[in-house]
Amino acid sequence: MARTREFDLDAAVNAAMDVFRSKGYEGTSMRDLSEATGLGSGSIYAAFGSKDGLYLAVLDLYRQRYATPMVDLLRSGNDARAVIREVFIGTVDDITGDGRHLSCLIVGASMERAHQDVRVAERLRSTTQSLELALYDLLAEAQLRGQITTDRSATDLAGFLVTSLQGLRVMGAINPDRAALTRYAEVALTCLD
Amino acid sequence: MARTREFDLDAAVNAAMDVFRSKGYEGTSMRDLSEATGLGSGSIYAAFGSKDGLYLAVLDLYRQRYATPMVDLLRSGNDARAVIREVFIGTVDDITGDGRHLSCLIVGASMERAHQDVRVAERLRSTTQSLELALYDLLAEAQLRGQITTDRSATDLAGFLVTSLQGLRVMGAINPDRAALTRYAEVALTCLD
DNA sequence: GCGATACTTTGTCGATCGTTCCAGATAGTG
DNA sequence: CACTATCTGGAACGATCGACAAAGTATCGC
Repeated sequence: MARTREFDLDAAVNAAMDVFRSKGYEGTSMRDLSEATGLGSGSIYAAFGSKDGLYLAVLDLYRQRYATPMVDLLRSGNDARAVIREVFIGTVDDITGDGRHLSCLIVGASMERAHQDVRVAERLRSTTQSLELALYDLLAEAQLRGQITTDRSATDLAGFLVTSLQGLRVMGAINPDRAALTRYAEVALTCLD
Repeated sequence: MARTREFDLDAAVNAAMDVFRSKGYEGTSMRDLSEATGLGSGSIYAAFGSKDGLYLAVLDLYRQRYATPMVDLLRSGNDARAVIREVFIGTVDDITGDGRHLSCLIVGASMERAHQDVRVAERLRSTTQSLELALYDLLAEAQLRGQITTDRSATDLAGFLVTSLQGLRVMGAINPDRAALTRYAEVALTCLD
């Protein structure tokens, strides 16, 4: 063995995430990433291989940070309507939370990177799919219990809800009006009636 | 007077639009734009001033090309539900239309440019606002006629519908499944019931 | 304490970035 | 037909890009 790594990998990925979220992939330079992480470019390349490698690591952390808790919440066994409302409110909070204009990495990656990098596209599909699946399971059971409409299949409802969440991200980037976004979310939830 | 401009300005902006839609703003180089438009960089700078200038021209053309017809359709005086469904179907068609992976310039600009360039942000707000307004007028009258629900205000319904359209764009970029997107759109329309 | 190992830093690479400038080409004016 | 004003394409600018190699430094087993 020999010298151990001095910096915290997760902390570096975290710092890089903020930069990518505010500047996008192409808009972020290695210099930006060096400054944000406090690492020399050599260390970054040793740890992640390339700018793409770091971006993928950031994307994975983002998924773990935001998508996984959301899925866990949906699978917590609580009331379907309440849980889904909580997810929507949480998303609106996240959008309008700080004034740092950190856009959603998922939506940003969808627009900027999905068509350029198949590994990004895979991760995006996997993320939305796991979210849709968690919603599906929750909605299907709620339908059996007669708690929500059966006019539409649980599959369609789940896909629609994810679509609405993505839409809120976009609208929030254009006009981060918390009250308005909350009302739009409420309308979306009426589709369960 | 002297020599007249030889190339078609609109055609150049059109060609540039395809590049920006597939590569994003930062991902597009002046070299890309030169090749796509067939113009030397000197001509581009003479006509548009800068890369930003060309991007703004592209954004304006995109608004004129897609947003304006949509507003016109909404104001055509036809049945509200039918017209709105037509807008949604048209959007899904646009997303899944060709295999060239041309993402929505509005959504792309929202993610990549809105926070960097206030002129872009202004245009985005103006575009969504005019769309929301057209929807509002249509919905408010439909409410008076008892054609759609009055449980939610026309304002909220209009904002929600625009949100859904943006969401469809994002979902389409991740997974351009026409049938699925159509079903999600149908669910969104049930909010009018 | 020593050698071996692996991480960090620094400087630099060729390529490419957005932009500018210039020489040549072209069309209108007298 | 010459003159001139404007447009055109491409060369060239400094700056910055992502990537890398080499040198320096700190930690481990022994």
